[in-house]
Amino acid sequence: MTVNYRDTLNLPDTDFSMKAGLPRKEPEILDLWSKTDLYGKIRKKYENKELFLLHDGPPYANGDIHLGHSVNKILKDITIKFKTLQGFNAPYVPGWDCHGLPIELNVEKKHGKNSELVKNKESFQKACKEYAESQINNQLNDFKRLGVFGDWENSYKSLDPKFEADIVRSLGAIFREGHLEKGEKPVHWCQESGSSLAEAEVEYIDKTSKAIDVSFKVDDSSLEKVKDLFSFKDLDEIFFVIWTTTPWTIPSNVAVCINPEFEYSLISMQNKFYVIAFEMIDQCSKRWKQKFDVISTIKGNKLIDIDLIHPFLKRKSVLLHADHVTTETGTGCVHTAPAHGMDDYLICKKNNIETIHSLNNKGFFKDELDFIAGLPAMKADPLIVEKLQEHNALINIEDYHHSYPHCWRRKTPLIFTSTPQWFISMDKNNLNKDALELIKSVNWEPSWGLQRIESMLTDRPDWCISRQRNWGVPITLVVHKDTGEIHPDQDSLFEKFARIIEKDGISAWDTLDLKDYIDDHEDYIKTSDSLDVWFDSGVTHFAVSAKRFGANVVADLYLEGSDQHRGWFQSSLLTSIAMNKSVPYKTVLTHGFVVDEKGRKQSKSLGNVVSPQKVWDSLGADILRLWVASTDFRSEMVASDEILKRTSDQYRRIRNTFRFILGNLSDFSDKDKIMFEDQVELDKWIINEIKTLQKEVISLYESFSYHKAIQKIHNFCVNELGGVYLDIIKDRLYTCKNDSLARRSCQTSLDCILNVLVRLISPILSYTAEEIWQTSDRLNSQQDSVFLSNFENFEEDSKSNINQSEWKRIFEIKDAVNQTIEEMRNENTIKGSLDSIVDIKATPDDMSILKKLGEELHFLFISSEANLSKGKSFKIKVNPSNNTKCVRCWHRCSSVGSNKEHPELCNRCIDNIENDGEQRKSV
RNA sequence: GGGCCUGUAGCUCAGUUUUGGUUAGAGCGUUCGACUGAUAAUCGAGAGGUCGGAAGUUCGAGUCUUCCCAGGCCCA
Repeated sequence: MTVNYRDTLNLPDTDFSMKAGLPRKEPEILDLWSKTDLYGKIRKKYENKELFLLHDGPPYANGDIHLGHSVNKILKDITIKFKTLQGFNAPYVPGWDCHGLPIELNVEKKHGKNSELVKNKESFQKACKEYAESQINNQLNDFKRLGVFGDWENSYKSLDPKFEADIVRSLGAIFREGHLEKGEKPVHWCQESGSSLAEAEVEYIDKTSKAIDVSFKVDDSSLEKVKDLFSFKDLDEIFFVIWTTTPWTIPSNVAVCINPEFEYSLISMQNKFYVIAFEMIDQCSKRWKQKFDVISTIKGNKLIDIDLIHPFLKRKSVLLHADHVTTETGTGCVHTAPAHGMDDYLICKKNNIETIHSLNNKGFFKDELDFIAGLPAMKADPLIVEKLQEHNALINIEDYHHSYPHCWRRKTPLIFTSTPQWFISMDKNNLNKDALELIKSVNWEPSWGLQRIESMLTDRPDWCISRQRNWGVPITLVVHKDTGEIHPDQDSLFEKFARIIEKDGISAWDTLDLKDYIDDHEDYIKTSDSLDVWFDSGVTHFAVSAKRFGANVVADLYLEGSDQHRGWFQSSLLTSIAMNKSVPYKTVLTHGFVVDEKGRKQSKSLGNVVSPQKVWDSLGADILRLWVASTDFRSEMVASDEILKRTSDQYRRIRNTFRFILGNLSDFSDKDKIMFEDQVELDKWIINEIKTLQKEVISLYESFSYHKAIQKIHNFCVNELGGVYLDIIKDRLYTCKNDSLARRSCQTSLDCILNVLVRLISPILSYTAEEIWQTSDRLNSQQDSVFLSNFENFEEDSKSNINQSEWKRIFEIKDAVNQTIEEMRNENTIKGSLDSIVDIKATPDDMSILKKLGEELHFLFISSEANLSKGKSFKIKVNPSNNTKCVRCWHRCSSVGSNKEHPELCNRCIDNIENDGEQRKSV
């Protein structure tokens, strides 16, 4: 019977379990962080250090968080934690965007679109606020669950009265700098309720309209030119024909659009001459039930500088070129009334053509047109048709069935009509020009971000900041009731209104009385529009960053999805430049969107949505964090069950590496540390390797290459540690005397590895890093948390007898030996590597390197013996050992059986359990 | 339809710019083997790629050019 020598070994011992159980453990760690106010402690520790400001882009306060939110928050958290570890004061103030239509719609849905609560503006605003706050609370808990550190108790919310007041102040500053401008824009208008509607409140329902074909005569001033172009002289009049389903918009016509890319034909019909698109000839012929001759055809781009005449008003109608003209239906010539169509509005604005308003601000025809004066828009249709007939301008009329916008409340048809709006002008005070210049000073990551925002800025229209909504910050302008002119004291009024709103919230704007602010209050009214919500979040650089971190602060980093080039990156940029002529950020980093394994976007209808809640409940938030970190976020990020499975595999390897290290440091403390110069050569090698690793990984974190950082860490665990170092040192760890230099030397290295690695993984695997930290007294005696520590600061390398490039060659030889051992195994000559004797014939160069390992060479190969001899070429031979296996160290050794006390042990083991213990220098 | 971006082993990523140059790398998974003192772990070895497709430039293309396909973001 063998003596139980197992008890004489130093086997690993740790509470750090192999099975992670993250879904159970993470909430406990979360609790620890919260109870110990870790975030507060971090802030205190770094309060006087250099600021690194990552300014949070606010998510919208509606709905559960999805994977995209998780990606964004985790990337921010990794960045913040890394910067903190580097020694920066890197606070994180999370925020929420709280006003706007989606919240209004949800509240309306909840309480009923026509309920008293919804109809009353004040109670509606109150309900919206409560709804938003409940959503924030919900999202906040989920964000925390991701392991994101931040000032959750003092987050910013655009519904805070203080924030709302700062929005007003921002608008005031932009007004002062001369960027504000009054304009107009067509919107959906419900005549019955007398209000405008957002696209989301519009329902498309089938409707029958009157579709008419109307002729517009070419003005005498242009007639000769048109005749020339079509090479046909024998006529007195030419007409362009338009087709429309809204006859009532004809009085507002100011132009006819054609597509410069299309061919246009001059046709004759009943001795009159008309121009329509060549492609539409068949369709028109059928619709009009007429046959006509095509005289000639020319390209649209030749028809320049031509005036037409309105069919029944004494007004010119200009022929314009526009891309939006299609050949789906109609004539290829499009009736254009900028007051009643978005395309119309834009093309007229581009060509500096004035808008004609035939309707008053309630949607009724003005008195100017006596035959329809006072009629609501659509009621005028038959009268206008009649008028066109009188003027011989009506070519055809028919019923037309189509899907038409209706009011979602009343189910009545809507009209599209121009209403006054406020704009931030792009060129009135050079805002666009300044923006295009200043974006060059920002570091865009990836670099194509610059090009992207540049092209978006280049062709962007003025920013319409007016919304005819109830849940939003009011545009606190006081305008003359007749002229619409802004009050002369407006500049100072902004601050007065801001103070009221700061005190009583946005509802105060509706209740305040102008007589308390201005003397000539009888001639002035308050604007009823609210601000575009993009303005709210756009001014967080002022309402949050400047207020909390100083007036001149410029955020170091904005980090959002690539859609924000049009959204928040731009709204922040424009407001910042409009207010201060400076950019709000130094670096803008973007990430892609989450897609499924086939590269398609995640959507409910496709059923390919990965829920973050499910992931942290089943696998753990650290797995989610690891997935985020190991994916290249600059392009689309693929999430699927398989990928998360692979991510868990990767996690387990890292976790088990720590488990091994922790287990083998259970009896190690500071007094056992070995000075570098006294360490075993192999242990020096790994220290140099871990130093290099730290340097490289930090540099990867610094360039936001988190996937490369974690890959490097993982590969280090697999290759340098698992495949080489840990495997080799097991012999010393387990079999050497527990406080011998041979063992303490590698424990010193393990201790160093532990300290470096736990810090390197902590920005990504935050929960696990904390669990490791709390498990190890070696670690938690330094600081209360890994997040209160800093990266290890290494001093200059001391000299080693074997340098890193020599080690590289040594491990190449080890690889070759492994292959040879593998061949022996396949031949069934040996089973394990400890059954073997390795004979190496080495070239002089290799000889000089391998000699440095001396008698300890076989420990490198984990073989029982290794012999070195000179050879012409490099050659490896592996033979089975005939010696008896030592039951303690498992090496086959001729000394086994020579000792009477311990007949089953080799001399080395006897030395280690009975005497001073063996000496090791190299391996 | 337009602007920008992505496409390399089953999966996640290197390699593409500065410099076009031997058989395109790593890790995971998979297969086979070992160990049973990291054990639902660990160690060793193997298989696996017409680099999205086509054409072109070149002595030579994953890398440069053009077109096409699939997908993403933002617009229309």
